[in-house]
Parts: sequence; structure tokens; C-alpha cells
Amino acid sequence: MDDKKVSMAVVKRLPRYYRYLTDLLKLEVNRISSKELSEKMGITASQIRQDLNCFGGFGQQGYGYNVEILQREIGKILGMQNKFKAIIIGAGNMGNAIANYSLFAERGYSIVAIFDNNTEKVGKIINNLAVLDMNELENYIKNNRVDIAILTVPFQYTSQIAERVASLGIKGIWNFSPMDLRLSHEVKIENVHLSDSLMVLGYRMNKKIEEDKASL
Amino acid sequence: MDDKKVSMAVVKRLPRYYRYLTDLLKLEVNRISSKELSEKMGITASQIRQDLNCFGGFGQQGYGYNVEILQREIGKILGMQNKFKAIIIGAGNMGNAIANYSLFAERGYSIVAIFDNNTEKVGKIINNLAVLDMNELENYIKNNRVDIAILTVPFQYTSQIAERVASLGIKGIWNFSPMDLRLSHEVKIENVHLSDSLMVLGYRMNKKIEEDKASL
DNA sequence: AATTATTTGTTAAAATAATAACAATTCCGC
DNA sequence: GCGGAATTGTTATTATTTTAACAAATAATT
Ligand SMILES: NC(=O)c1ccc[n+]([C@@H]2O[C@H](COP(=O)([O-])OP(=O)(O)OC[C@H]3O[C@@H](n4cnc5c(N)ncnc54)[C@H](O)[C@@H]3O)[C@@H](O)[C@H]2O)c1
Ligand SMILES: NC(=O)c1ccc[n+]([C@@H]2O[C@H](COP(=O)([O-])OP(=O)(O)OC[C@H]3O[C@@H](n4cnc5c(N)ncnc54)[C@H](O)[C@@H]3O)[C@@H](O)[C@H]2O)c1
Repeated sequence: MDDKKVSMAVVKRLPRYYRYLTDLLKLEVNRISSKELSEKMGITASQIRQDLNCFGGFGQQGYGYNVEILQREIGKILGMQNKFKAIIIGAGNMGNAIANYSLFAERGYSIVAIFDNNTEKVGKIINNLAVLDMNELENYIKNNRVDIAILTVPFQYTSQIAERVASLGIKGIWNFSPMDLRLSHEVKIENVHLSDSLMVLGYRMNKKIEEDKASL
Repeated sequence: MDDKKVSMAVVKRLPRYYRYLTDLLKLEVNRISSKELSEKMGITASQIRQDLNCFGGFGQQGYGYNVEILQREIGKILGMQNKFKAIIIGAGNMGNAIANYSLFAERGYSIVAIFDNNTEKVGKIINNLAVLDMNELENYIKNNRVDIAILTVPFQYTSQIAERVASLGIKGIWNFSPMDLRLSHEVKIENVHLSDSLMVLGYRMNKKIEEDKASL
């Protein structure tokens, strides 16, 4: 317990920093100050310095930050060196989309297997992986390293399958069903709420509509 | 300007309230107190009462909240009565997944058209909609009500297409490319950052790994 | 080499957000 | 209809998060 607790507010900004730094690297920018970065990102320089200092002093006074070093360090903080292995459960619409998406691999998350319980989907090839039957799940996890289960199954099966993978020793679950999946186990869970995101857009659009109406 | 400004923190919790209330309705629960709801949702009763009171007094002292009324009111706050019409641009993996997903329609967001610039995809039927060519975009929007553009095109085309739909009068953009889309126009934008979400999971898993290592 | 410009890390202040407290009100059993 | 239990709306308090300020350190300039 050497470093002070880092708040979720800070953690959620880390991938964003990583994204901007990766873009800068591609543009062959060597150094950047918190001020420049703040202008690009639309946040305050103060916040950037405060955030980065939760993890150590990566910058140099009078100079700024070395983009390559900072990007690598944030990558480490995010645990990218773990090269996490993930399986997808549910080879439907969303499962297919994720399996075919290459950026996750670039970020160090490789999809190593896909499972489904529908016999019509089992054996189908998705991005070079043959869909496996759900009854091979236990066996597969026993014989292969799997860190993350990506759950893209229908709502009503999600909890049950989550329990199943948790009991098999999976350490992380990325859940796409519109529910707040919670488990007693010490599994880390991230719930993706696409509908929620769309509804927030709807709220903001509606607010504008009401404001426009009021100002007539 | 009758009501005080509602913070984003509150707004982002509204779809979640809507979700729990809809579930309760399905279970035919008529009334619920902030205390009961807080236990279900894992937040404090105080926060629930505080949140709801940003929009008015929906409850009754000594009784609690009527589930049906509260759900309907939150729906109104979220602008669901607008019955927003959305088009999808980019009939690829993610565009297909969204087009085939029925919950958005249930929530009042209907997909009315799908566009792509790949001639091999144009004409293909996705969930009863024929994919339209991008050069029909202007014409379609001129002749049909379209509120939202769902952008599921590759990264490098996203900004340009966003500008294009904004200039055509679209009021909201739901962007799936891993970038912080920002426009000068007064268009409301929600950026979905799936990679960011996965990386936060990675951070939390990695932290646990480090903690376990340290406690040896 | 001295001087001025930057720019960080860090502490202090301000702003926001979450939680607790409680008076006012309503329900509900008797 | 009465009295205790329950529960809201709202105000007060506490905690968290963001922003500002600035000394210390470095870089660039002359
Ligand atoms: N498609 C979207 O745009 C979208 C958006 C938001 C949320 N979601 C959520 O993601 C999840 C998946 O959605 P989808 O659109 O991909 O659904 P889908 O029906 O296309 O795919 C679900 C897949 O899971 C498989 N499956 C069903 N039961 C299973 C089981 N017990 N074990 C293993 N596999 C099983 C099915 O055979 C199917 O292939 C759902 O919970 C949905 O609510 C999807
Ligand atoms: N698939 C995923 O799981 C996933 C996850 C996160 C983010 N994203 C993002 O979502 C976006 C789409 O991803 P995808 O996996 O669906 O990609 P995809 O390649 O499967 O689909 C992109 C579609 O856009 C079409 N297109 C290309 N240029 C166009 C243009 N100028 N006008 C109209 N249509 C055009 C293509 O023909 C294709 O059908 C990308 O920005 C990607 O980074 C995808």
C-alpha cells in the first residue's frame, strides 16, 4: 500500500490520455506540455498534472512531458503489459462486431475463443476463430489462459453465465447486457450501457428542444 | 429558465433509474420507497431523493413513489415522448449490430434508414431496411424526419461525415469511433468509447494483480 | 554565464457532488 | 378518527473533485 488511493474519476480519464498520446506519437510529436495537451483535450492543464501525479512525476519542469515515455507509462498503469486474453460468449450481433474489431488487439486485448450454445453457430468461423460449443467452456478454460469473458448473450442468460465463468476462475467480465451485473466473487466487472448512452443523448436533445420552445 | 441547472452526474443516472423502474413494473410492483430502491440499486436513498427532486416531487410522504408514474415521468424527462428517428451511417459490424437490436426501438429510438458508401452493401436488407447509398443522404434527410445520426464508419471518415450530417440539420450524433468528436454546430454529441471501457477493466484487473503480488 | 521564459509538482482554494439530518406530511392499523 | 410508523422534500454537512496558485527546477536566449 505505497501510493494513495486513485479515484475512479482519474482512472476513467486514463484511456483518454492514452488515446491522445498515441495520436501524438503517430504525428511524431516528441514533447508536450500540460498546457498544449489541455488545449487539445478540452480540459485544464491543472487537471492533467494532478492526474498524472497520482502515479509519479513523468514530466520535467521547463520542458513538459516526453510523449513516448508518458504513453508507455500510462500503458503500464492501465496494465497493458498483461496482454490479457479474452473469450467472447455469444456469437450474435454484438459478439461478431467485437470479434471482428482489430483495435482491441492493438490495445493488448486478444480474443482467443468464441462460444455459443446455438448449434447452427457452432463451427462457424469468425475472424479466424471457429465458434465453440458452450459445453466446451470448462475444458477450454482449464487448458488455456483466459483472463476476461466478454458477455454478449441475451439478457436473461447473462447472470447465470457470469456466475459460471467466475467459478471457473475468470478475473474480469465485460458485460453488454443492459443490467448492472454484480457478483459475490472477487471478479472485476465492467458493464457497458449502450442504451443509457443513447438516452443521455436523448435527454440533451430534448432539453434543447424545450429551451428553444421556451425562448419563442 | 424555471428550474435550476441539473448536473451531468444526475443526468447520467436517469437511464439507470428508468431501467430499474421498468423492471419493477414488469414485476407488477406498484410502489417503492427510496430506501427499497436504494438497496436494489446499491446507492443511497438520499441520492435518489436528491436526484428526483431536481425535476419535481414525484413521491408522497409516508408512501413512497408510484412506480408507474415515476417511470413515466423519468421517461418524459429523458425526452422519450419525442420518439426520435435515427439513421445509421456505416453498415459494417457495429452498424449491423445496432440495426438488429430491438431495445432501442422499445426505448423510443427507431432506426429509419441505413447508409453505406460500399456498393456491395447498398441494397442489402438489414432488419427490414434496405441499405441506401451515401449519395442519397441529402435527399433522404430533406424528405424524411431524422433526429439522430448513428455513426459507425471507420475512424478516418467520422469527422467529415459528422460535419455533413450536421450541416443537413441533424440534431444529435451518436458516435462509435474512438475519438472525441466535437463540432462547432449546435449539435448534441455522445461519443461511445468501448475501448476506454475495456481499458478501465484492464486497469482494475491489473491493480488486483499487483495487490495480490504485494501481499505475498 | 547570467537572465528570462517555461513548466512541472504540489499545496491551497473553490466548486461540485454525495450523504446525513430532520421537520412536515401521509399512511395504516386499531 | 387517533397515534405511531414510515417516508418524502429540503436544508445542512461532509467528502470529493476540480481549478488556481506558486515555489522550484529546467530550458532557451543573449
Ligand atoms: N446488438 C446491439 O446493438 C446491442 C446493444 C446494446 C446491448 N446489447 C446487448 O448485448 C447482448 C447481445 O446482443 P446481440 O444483439 O448480440 O444478441 P444476439 O441475439 O444477436 O446474440 C446473442 C447470441 O448469444 C447466443 N446465446 C444465447 N443463449 C446462450 C447461452 N446460454 N450460452 C451461449 N450463447 C448463447 C445466441 O445463440 C446468439 O448467438 C444482449 O444482452 C443485448 O441486450 C446489444
Ligand atoms: N466493431 C466494434 O466492436 C467496434 C468497437 C468499438 C468501436 N468501433 C468503431 O465503430 C466504427 C465502425 O466499426 P465497425 O467494426 O463496424 O467497422 P466496419 O469496417 O465493419 O464497418 C464500417 C462500415 O462503414 C462503411 N463506410 C466506410 N466509409 C464510409 C463512408 N465514407 N461513408 C459511408 N459508409 C462508409 C463501410 O463500407 C463499412 O460497411 C469504427 O470507427 C470503429 O472504430 C467498433
